[in-house]
Amino acid sequence: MLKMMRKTSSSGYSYCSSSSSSRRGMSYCLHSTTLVVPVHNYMASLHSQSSKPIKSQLGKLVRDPPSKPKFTTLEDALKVFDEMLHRRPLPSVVRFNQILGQLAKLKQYSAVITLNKQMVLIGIAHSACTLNIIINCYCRLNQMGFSLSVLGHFFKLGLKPDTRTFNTLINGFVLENRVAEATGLFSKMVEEGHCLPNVITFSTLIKGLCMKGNNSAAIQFLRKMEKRGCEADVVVYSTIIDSLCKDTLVVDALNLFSEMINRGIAPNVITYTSLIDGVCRLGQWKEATRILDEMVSNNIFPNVFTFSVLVDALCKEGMVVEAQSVVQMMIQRDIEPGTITYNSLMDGYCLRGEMDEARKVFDLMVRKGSMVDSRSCNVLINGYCKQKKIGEAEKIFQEMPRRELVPDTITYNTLVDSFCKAGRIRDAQRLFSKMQECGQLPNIRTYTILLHGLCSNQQLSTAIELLREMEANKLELDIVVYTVVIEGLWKAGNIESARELFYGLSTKQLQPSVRTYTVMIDGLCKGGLIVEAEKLIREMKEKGCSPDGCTYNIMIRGCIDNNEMSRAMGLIQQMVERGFSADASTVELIVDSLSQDRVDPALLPLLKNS
DNA sequence: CTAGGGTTAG
Repeated sequence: MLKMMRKTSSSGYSYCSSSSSSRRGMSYCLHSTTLVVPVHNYMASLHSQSSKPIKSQLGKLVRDPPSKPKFTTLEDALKVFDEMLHRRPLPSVVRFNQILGQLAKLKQYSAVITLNKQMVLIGIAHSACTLNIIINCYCRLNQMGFSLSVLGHFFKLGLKPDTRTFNTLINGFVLENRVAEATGLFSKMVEEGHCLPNVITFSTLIKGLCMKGNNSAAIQFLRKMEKRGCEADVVVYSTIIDSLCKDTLVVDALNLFSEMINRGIAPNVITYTSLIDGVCRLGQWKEATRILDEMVSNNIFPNVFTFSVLVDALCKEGMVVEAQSVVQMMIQRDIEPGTITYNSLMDGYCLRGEMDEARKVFDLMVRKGSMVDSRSCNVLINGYCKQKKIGEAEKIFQEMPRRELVPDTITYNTLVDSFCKAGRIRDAQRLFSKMQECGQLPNIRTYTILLHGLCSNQQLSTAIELLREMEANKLELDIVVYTVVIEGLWKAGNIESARELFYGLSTKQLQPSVRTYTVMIDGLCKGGLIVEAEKLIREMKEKGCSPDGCTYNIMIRGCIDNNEMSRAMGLIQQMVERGFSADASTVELIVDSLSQDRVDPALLPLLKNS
């Protein structure tokens, strides 16, 4: 990335290092001639946007009655609404729809619902548009039940649901990750409904499939819509491109990108931002620069999202100084860093353990006024916890209500984990209860954390009790949960129960992970059960679950400890062949064995690369 | 007047 920042390319946009590099690192500027042009273009395009064509403004003045509602806050909207209710004759439903629509855009969904109820009381007849807005609000409030019941009102009122109605409902299911129901509604719409799906229908479904990680199904839908004569657009392509990038399938993403360009669909800043995110995830900074250059030469300019992606990528690489410079650059270009930008920056400092710097960012957000959100707190809490400064973390946690922020599952999980790691099981349990009292449902990770805490604090029986409780409550337990408990059982020397739980996994339809096998192998080796451990290595390979470096190291150490030197040598060879290497404690053990003439010195070269 | 895509944390 440094290279990327320093690059003085001839193709339009690039970062350059300032000659006056400060102590904390280089500050970047945009003063090379190659940069000036795009930046000016950029500013110019901003201006032309804000000073909207005069013609259309005139047109609006003529077309729109003077009473057209305009507001930016809930209070204003309520005032206008109230005034309208008292006007006689009552304004048309369209006027009311405008208010509801604008409020929905301001994300005041519950307010929309409330106002709608007043409309019903006054006797204003709904239009299909009103109902569509209401459906959308219920969807956004995760109240699909109500959304669907509004669908019934259409028929009662003699109205027909339209494509927008279905699209909104489909989107509602997608937002709740209920993709099967979304596709079900789609089929219903196509098979028995009278409204045709349009590009938005498809893109909504494609988004749902992408959310499920089903990229191939998403691409199939892309092909399907084309066959139906429904042309894909930039949104459809961007959705899939983004999903591929998230799965680091950047090559596929770039292919799809070429495809859309060949079809004359112009990418926009979102498409480019997704691609930049994708290549940054792979650490391909040069490619990131290339894409940045390309977008700018196409007159598409990075926005707050694009910059935030860069800030985040740099932070994840530990290059906080460079990230800070990108933030500086944003400010220079009048792109205000947002909460997300600062949260990424804060996390960058936390990752490096620079908590004072992280705290400065937090305080800066506070000073700027209500920029801090619950995620900011989570990031900082996590940072403090990782530095074992639980007291500081707790302070941030306790201050959350004062900032009108609600701790979420992540907040609690972070703190519970931290308490467990500090051996403060009671505190962890207390917080676990508190989160439930506060209406935050523990998720599977919360339980995993607690189980792990109990196991590593000699409270195995409580852990088992909790596990049984979870099973009884029909929680969807995953392999991670069982692996944690199996590990606890081994540590407590409860060999039989560990075996029993492990061999019983298949009846629970759970596949052991590499980690599960490794935990088992570790336990078996420590119990001197080398043969059984080796059997497990074979089994995992057969099941397509390849042992990793950790598995080999543990098995090799087990063999040496149990004086199974030829087995150990075979495994060392195998491990190296598979591209893993001995870790420090394995090397130590091997060197010891060599000095005692217990192993073949021919092995020594194999360890060199570790 | 109503519907779809991009950035952050455990």
